[in-house]
Amino acid sequence: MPRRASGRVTLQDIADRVGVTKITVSRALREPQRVSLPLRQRIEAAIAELGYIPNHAAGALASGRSHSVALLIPSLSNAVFSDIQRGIEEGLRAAGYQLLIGHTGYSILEEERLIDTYLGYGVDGLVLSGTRHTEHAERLLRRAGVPVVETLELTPTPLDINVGLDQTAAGRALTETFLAHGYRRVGFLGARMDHRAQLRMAGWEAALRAAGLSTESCLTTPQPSSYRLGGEMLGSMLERWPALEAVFCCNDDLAAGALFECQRRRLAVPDALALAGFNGLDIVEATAPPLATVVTPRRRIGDIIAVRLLARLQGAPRQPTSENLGFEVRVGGSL
Amino acid sequence: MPRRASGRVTLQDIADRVGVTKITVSRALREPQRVSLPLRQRIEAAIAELGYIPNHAAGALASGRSHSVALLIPSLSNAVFSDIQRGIEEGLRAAGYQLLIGHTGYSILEEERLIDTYLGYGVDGLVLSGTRHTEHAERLLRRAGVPVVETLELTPTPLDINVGLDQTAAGRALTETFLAHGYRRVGFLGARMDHRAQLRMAGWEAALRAAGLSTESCLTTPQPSSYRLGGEMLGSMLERWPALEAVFCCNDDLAAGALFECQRRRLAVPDALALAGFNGLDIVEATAPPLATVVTPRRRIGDIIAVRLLARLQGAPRQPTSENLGFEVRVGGSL
DNA sequence: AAGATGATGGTTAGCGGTAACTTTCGAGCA
DNA sequence: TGCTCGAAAGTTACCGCTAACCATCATCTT
Repeated sequence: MPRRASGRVTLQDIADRVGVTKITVSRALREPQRVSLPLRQRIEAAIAELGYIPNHAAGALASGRSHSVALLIPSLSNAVFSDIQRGIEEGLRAAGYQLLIGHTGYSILEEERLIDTYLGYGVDGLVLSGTRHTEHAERLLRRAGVPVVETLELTPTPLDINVGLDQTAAGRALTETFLAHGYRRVGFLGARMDHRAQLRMAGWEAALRAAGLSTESCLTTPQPSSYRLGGEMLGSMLERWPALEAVFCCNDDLAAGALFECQRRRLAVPDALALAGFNGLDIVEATAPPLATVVTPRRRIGDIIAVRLLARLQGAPRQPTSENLGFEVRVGGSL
Repeated sequence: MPRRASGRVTLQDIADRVGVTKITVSRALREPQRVSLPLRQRIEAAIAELGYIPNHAAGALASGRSHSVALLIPSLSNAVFSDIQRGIEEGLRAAGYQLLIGHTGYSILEEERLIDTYLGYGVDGLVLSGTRHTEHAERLLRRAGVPVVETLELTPTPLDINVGLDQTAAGRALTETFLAHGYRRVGFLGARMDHRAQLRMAGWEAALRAAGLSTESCLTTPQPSSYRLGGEMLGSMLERWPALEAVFCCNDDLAAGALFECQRRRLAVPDALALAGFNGLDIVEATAPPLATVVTPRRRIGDIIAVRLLARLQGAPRQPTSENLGFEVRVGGSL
């Protein structure tokens, strides 16, 4: 079978070089204490000399485990996910797992495709952003028998492990903070409008309704959020609702963009207009004034995910649970 | 062999259900036109009914190709990489390839580990950020026989495909633009100081030296860059070199942070201090004033990478080349 | 001294696919 | 009618590695 792309070095090549069988080499790599020290050293020397790269596809196929976990994130440019990723990665690395990343672009169809791909590679676990998936994806996940984490939002019906925070409650709490500061005409500015953005908006709406206030000043777009967009949309809002006193932006990027727009218009923040964002990214503390926001415990979410996942990988039984890590409203100087 | 984690559905199960052999099912999936239409439809029905997930590990093992490409990026929160990623992903997807992502955290050791992992999974190609790798990683790559892309920077000795821009020339061009605007005391502010940041700084230095000016006002740190850090470091610089007229920040984040610091200090930009960043991210157009920067053709880099990679994947011979996609200095309003 | 024991390494039989070759069979043609 | 030919499906062998079981041998026991 004339395949072998090139002279790829296999376990057998190492075994031949040392004069043992390949299972011994395999053991030397996976359970070193089961191979005598002198032999082990000769094997290690041969591996270094010949430049052996283990074929994980073959290993995963034979053993059914791959020592890797896939993380599917909606956006690479959104710093929210990088904090979570770091937590997960560091937790898993200590236990010898590799983290592989997939990019869904906020599409559950693309998510489904990646779930299929990574399950097909035999990953031992999967971390998904969000709790909404295609029907087919859910079927795949159930059938796969590997631990699955859904994160960021909470759901009453977790597939398996669910770690996040109540986005609606956070949106509501932030809005109530606006109200507590005396603002009455509080608008909502949202982009992308993925599920989490919708939940935050629902919180905004609920808080205003509960206070008997209007939820009219609401501007959203399916476009991805950006600083530029935050500025443009704020402009539209001010034109349409000139009496606006405050704007809840569904994330920090939009809020920063809105703040820059205010600076251009010489609109004092918060005296002429109050602003708030969501997530507590680095930028909110850097701007002048610092932006009000909801700080989400992203790093802790990542840490906890790693802990829960490792427990399952090490044999703990599946027991669907939802874990709420909370949030913190930070007033900053823009409110 | 009591393994089979669960009742995972295999090609054989589909074949049994339909009453054919598994190779026919395999063909129905990969080369549909080679299987008669009625049979194909029965196979497709069985696949849907039983919920078959192809095992890519097995396929990759048997065929030597995985129809996937790995992209290793230093940072998830840096928007630079998301543009490149999008270009690559869209280009590859059209040809039926999946893009898998690994996170190196700017560490070439971690990069080495990921190269090993992904090669072990049998990816058909690899895209690396940067041109510096561990010796062992380079050996792995050479031996693997798969196309490799090095991106962002240029190198006279590409491993294979190299697509990027001359970071030093860009740093120099931006600095010369400062000089053309009449600034003489031009400082450099750098964080992380990865290889690309060093190259940009070398460009800054070269431009100043060529003009017979001092390169003394230079502040760098190994810490990861952030808006906050940009502000803090600008503060230190102003304290240390009060006569500073302009600052070249090694990326847009730092520049934005520096701008915010100026706003806090009521230092007019550019009248009291000129600023510039690097990359041309969204934020530079959003701030007031817009920031000067070097716009890097990130999306185009991604697109070209996909094209070059696909050519190699479809059989074009390896022929190490370095492709310079250039850059554009944008003056904005901060200079 | 004979069997039990533990450490070390080997044998066998796949994991779930795919490449390459072979077989079968009906259509087209002289 | 006999033969070639191409489409459709099957056979065989193997990708590189590992689980489970087995063999060997020096060291202990009693």
